Amino acid sequence: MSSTIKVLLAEDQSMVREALAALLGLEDDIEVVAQVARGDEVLAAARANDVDVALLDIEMPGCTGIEAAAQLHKALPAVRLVVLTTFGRPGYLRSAMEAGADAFLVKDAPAAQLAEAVRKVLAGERVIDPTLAAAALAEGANPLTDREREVLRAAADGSTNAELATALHLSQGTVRNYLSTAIQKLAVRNRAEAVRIAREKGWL
Amino acid sequence: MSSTIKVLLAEDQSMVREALAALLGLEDDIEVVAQVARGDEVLAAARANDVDVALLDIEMPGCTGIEAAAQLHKALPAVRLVVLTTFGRPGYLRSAMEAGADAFLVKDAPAAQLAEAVRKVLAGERVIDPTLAAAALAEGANPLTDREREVLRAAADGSTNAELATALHLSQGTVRNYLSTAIQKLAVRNRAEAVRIAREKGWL
DNA sequence: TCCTGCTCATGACATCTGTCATGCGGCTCT
DNA sequence: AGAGCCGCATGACAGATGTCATGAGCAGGA
Repeated sequence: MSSTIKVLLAEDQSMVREALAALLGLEDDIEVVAQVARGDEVLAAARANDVDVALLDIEMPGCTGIEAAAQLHKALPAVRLVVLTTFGRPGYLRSAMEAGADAFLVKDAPAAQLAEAVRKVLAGERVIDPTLAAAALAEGANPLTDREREVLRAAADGSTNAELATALHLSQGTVRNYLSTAIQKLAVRNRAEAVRIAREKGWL
Repeated sequence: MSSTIKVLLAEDQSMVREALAALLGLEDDIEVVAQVARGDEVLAAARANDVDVALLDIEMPGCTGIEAAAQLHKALPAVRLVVLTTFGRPGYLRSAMEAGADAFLVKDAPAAQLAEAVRKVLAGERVIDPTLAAAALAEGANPLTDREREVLRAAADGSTNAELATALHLSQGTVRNYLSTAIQKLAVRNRAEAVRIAREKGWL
């Protein structure tokens, strides 16, 4: 009999994290050897525990699960990466794959898929929801430039042009130009809608 | 020895729901007898299963856990209600309590509190995070009128005044007036900030 | 080298938003 | 009955926002 699969679990909500650990604990061949609540603690915990698979939530303080995945992929390429998220945003899937993820799961998939994904990635397989993959491909890449994205992200909390200008060290006119082009690229009417759909697509 | 505590679990994300079920399943005295993924399925499931405690997530399709709590409280007052949420918004706590909840838990509390809360509410106790309770009291009640809230909610997706006016069967001027008073009550600069703040406080 | 795209800027313009004063009718509480 | 709040409306005004034309400097690719 082979030894158990060692899993690192990264998820900021304690209750969910421990519940997932309980779920995985029911499997004979899987052992959760480390749990962290922040993205920026993932790498150290992985190093300290010699893990086989890292299970990473995207929405975390410190840094996102996607950033953590990129770090892990670079520093410990042998560790398999399963990215887990609440939101099945195509842009997230794309970023996760670019960061070296082996599997991408949404939290409203059946729980059984979790343990299954852990086993599959260890066997060298990739696990991706086909619907989501199709959506990610159909939608194309993020059309926004770095600056446009930055300005849009900064505008998301309702800041005015003047505040954005000082915060980003730009002129007010430039801020308006960036927002205007972003609005046109996203085919919407105003910044609020632009923020909303950029978020939905995972482009923010 | 007394019989086990029968729990209904309502949470839309399958993976989280089943993980929580696994967690509760580890307790000898607790049994998850029903699981639902929608708010509007809660009442029927509770009726069908003679449950002792209902564990309700707030963010659910169909209807919110708070609305489901209100229905349960009215139809089956013997069922104890534990409201569970991702967001520790004071306004949520307030609404949950008004709906008859016995406990209010946030998902980033330790997992052990879940089973503990189930036992406590069955014993007639109330379980509320003191910090959150203080925040809810300090913040005061929702200052927005029904109409203001409705307009603000409709404005949240970036709709323009004209769209809001037709959608709500109001004149554009009236829409602007409601948004203006909401903006002033929330002490912010524009509708986007108003939406953000109202959301954070759980007033939307 | 030329072309293209990104960043940053300005000015002018039309439209949208937010504010304010004011008014009316309805409801509730005292 | 009167006071006070709410819902709804209008008109006028200032300021914010979105669009467009235009141009500079700087990179990278053909």
